[in-house]
Amino acid sequence: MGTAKLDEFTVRDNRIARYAKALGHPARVAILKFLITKKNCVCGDIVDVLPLSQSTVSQHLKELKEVGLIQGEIDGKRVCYCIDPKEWELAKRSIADLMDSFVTKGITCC
Amino acid sequence: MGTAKLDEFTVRDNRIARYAKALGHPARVAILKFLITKKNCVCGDIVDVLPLSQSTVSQHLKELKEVGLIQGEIDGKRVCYCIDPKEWELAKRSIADLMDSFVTKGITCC
DNA sequence: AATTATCATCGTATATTTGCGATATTGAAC
DNA sequence: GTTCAATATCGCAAATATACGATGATAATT
Repeated sequence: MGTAKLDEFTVRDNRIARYAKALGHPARVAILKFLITKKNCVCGDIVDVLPLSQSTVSQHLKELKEVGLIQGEIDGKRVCYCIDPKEWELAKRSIADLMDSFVTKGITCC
Repeated sequence: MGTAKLDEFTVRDNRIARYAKALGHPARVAILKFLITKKNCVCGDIVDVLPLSQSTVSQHLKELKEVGLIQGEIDGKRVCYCIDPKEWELAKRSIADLMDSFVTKGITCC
């Protein structure tokens, strides 16, 4: 128990869920927003902006990297993060497909 | 510890995170998809479709109801669930705003 | 070579999520 | 009123997530 039964669902549903989960914490949302506004991909400046410790931020960055939404390149002693355009596009479309598939027909419920 | 520091982030970022978190499990994605395709808002049929027990499905429904994405109306001994159009629209726009705010400028990283 | 700066990882504590069976609850059917 | 069917809720166990300080690794600086 305690383990999500991921195998039992479709690849598509899992993909949506995986991306959504990555967006499911305000710190990660803030990190992504920051990476978007700063054209040049900054690194540890993220730590300065967030109300979290360096290790916690690093943890969030790791998660974002694992789902593929961001990339991290080593640049000297710094690490340079940025959005991964392809993966971002895929995430965007996966979630948008779901959200757009609902259209109101005036009927609220039952 | 172990508690997310939600107060430290903006209302907007928290809103995005809250909606995204609700979509962050394939079972909930599947439930939402099911509610979208079935125009008439079915109830316990959801249990038959998912590979989860009744109590677990009920739990997921509760979470979706708590973020507001779905409504549940009691209809006799059954309960009738459906998408909440207004909240859905808000969620859709909140997430889309974030996702659309990134535009590639050809530059991959650094 | 020693020091410093930047970042990742480890270990740990706590909280939350996921899942299920068992047990309410409530309306329908008899 | 008793039984049945549909849901919700409770209580539990296991897995994950969140957060932080301490430590490790590595490159730049001195």
